[in-house]
Amino acid sequence: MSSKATIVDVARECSLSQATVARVLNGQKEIQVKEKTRKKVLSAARKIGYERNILAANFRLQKTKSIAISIADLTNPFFPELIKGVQNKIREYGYSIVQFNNEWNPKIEQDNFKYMIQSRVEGAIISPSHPRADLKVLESLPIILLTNSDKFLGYDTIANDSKGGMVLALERLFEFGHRNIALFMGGSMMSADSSWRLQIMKDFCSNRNMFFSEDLCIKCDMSVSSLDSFSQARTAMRKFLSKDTPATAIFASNDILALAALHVANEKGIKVPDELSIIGMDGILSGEISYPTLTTVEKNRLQIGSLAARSLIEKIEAPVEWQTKKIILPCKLIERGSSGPVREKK
Amino acid sequence: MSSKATIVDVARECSLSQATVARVLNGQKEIQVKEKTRKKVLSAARKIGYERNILAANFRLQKTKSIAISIADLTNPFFPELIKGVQNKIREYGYSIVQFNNEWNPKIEQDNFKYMIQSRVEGAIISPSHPRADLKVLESLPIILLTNSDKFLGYDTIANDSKGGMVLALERLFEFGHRNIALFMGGSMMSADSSWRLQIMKDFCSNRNMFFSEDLCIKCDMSVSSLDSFSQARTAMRKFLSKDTPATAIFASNDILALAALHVANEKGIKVPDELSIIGMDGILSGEISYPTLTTVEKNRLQIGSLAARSLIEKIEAPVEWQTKKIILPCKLIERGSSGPVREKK
DNA sequence: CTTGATTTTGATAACGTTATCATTTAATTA
DNA sequence: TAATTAAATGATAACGTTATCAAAATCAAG
Repeated sequence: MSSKATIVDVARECSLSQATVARVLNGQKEIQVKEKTRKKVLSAARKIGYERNILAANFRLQKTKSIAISIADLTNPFFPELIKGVQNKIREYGYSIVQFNNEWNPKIEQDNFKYMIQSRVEGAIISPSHPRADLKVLESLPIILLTNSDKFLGYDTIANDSKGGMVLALERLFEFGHRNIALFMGGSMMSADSSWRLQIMKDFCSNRNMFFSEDLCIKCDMSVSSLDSFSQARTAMRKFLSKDTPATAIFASNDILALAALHVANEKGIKVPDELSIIGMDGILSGEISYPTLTTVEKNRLQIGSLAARSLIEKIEAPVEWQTKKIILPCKLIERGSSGPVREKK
Repeated sequence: MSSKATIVDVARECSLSQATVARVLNGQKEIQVKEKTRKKVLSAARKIGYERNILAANFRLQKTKSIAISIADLTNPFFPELIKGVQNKIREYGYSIVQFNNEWNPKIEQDNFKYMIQSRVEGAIISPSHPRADLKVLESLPIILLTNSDKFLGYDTIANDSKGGMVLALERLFEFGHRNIALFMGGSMMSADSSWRLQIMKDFCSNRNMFFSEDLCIKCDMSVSSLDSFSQARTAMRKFLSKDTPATAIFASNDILALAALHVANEKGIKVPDELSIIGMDGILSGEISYPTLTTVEKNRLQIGSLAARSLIEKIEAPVEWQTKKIILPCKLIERGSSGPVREKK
């Protein structure tokens, strides 16, 4: 009964046409309404408790004033901050967010894409589940991709410079005197993603006459839940250590892996950073809390989210002659307790 | 053009009335349609690329097949898993989720509530920003509250038994021989929430002739971001330790606080658990990664989310004679590396 | 005052779906 | 086979908003 009052009721109440009432209550600008009638309408609306029926408006306009955000897994510490960045920015423009998870599953991702279209979101911010994610369904929708993969030609993308960030970490380890650096990577869905990491590692090593082999490469599946990933990563790390590696440092492609390595090191009595340096990537909260604290290549997720949101809104509201933009933000090396000079050989 | 084909077009295409077409394409059960016509409609629909206009359907039905979930802060590690639990369950029923954050701000929370009503969600799962959160606006909406506060009479609630969980931790510490246990609480918005913790602590101590005073109480504001909270908690912890406390153990009302305490202990060279036992509450990922790992009173957020979702759907779909339910799930003490027997006095 | 330009208001037609009822067709029984 | 009942389909009216155009009111200038 409270939400039953309609524009027609208001019109009857104040003896004006529903057109004028509509203009006052839901009209975009303050165009073409006399101040006197405006007040009349407003008070009548308040009196009978009119509330705009968004469903009717959405239907009429075939719009929802909302955007979609597609991520892999909300419990992955990487994503909540990202979403928050988007939310903060999007609020300024009066849009709301519909959030989709795909659990790294391309099938679910596709279903989500279809549902986005059906539910008439006006745009989408998408973190592709993998580098070959199929975006055909979304061709008519303004989208911003959160990736630095070069597979997405012609799409607007925003991402941190992971490659540069990785080099930043490797260089620092090199400075510290490390000459046997292991690479810890999360695989499965991200497999295509892993190849460039390996390439960078190889390039980096060959440029500096450093040794690198597949033996210095730790791989583990990234699971749907961070907790499972952490557990799997620890297993991989234990296996790696059991082989009596020459590695004095580990670069991990994300903080979960790095923290797993750190955890196993602590467990085995390996002193970090004295005996083993570890650098992660992302800058999640757990890395600030671990012992020792984790040196990491930080990605500013709040900023990424915020920028993505702004770009998307701009694209939505000025879609004519839109220039495809590829924004790459630098990573920042945050040196904490898990990295240091290579130990002297006794 | 792809999304332009309507039910009328399909009807024309297959020379049937739009009523029958509607029955085939969007009708609830498989009632009252002949197999032959069904196929005819389906193939015609496929041929001209019909896609249901959800906006029109929502408008017609004045429903959205979606529920709202209201939380404080997505970057607080407590919430993502909760949401995931809800999502997993809700998917089974074909509902989707609209998520709202209030940053612990009752004003924003109220705005969110209003927006929920306007956007015609069919129900809501709400984690109240504080124990006196105003739910009047939502009176016509089926809701489930995620709280164990006794302030919410007549509402359906689901929560872990925080009180019982706290006692679980205190009892374990008592068993370990601790007689001076400090209480680490997050304040500000949650202030009213803190009072029962203090009360339980006092009761527990007086029942066992243990010493307790306000000096054994560490308070700190919980900020909007976990990272800030962590930082503020460390400051509070440092201040606490500077006063040369008799405490041999700390119970923290959440893991962020506990991990902050742990961090400061490590920083000051205080050995955990030998010199100081720490038990937290929640069971967040960081607690599995910290060194030493954090003993904690776990709340099963996935389960809470899942149960809340199921209850809500039941309430939505069978609203007649609904019995108010208050579900309290036991907490589980997970003993890890940060708790142990009180050290012998030298 | 009258005319013309301009602002403000009113009448009405969509938008695409679902729901209600009437109508036709098929199935069942006498 | 006719009469009765059940099943399947058709015609049409909403739902509440926004947009379009026409009508009325106001204003400016001659």
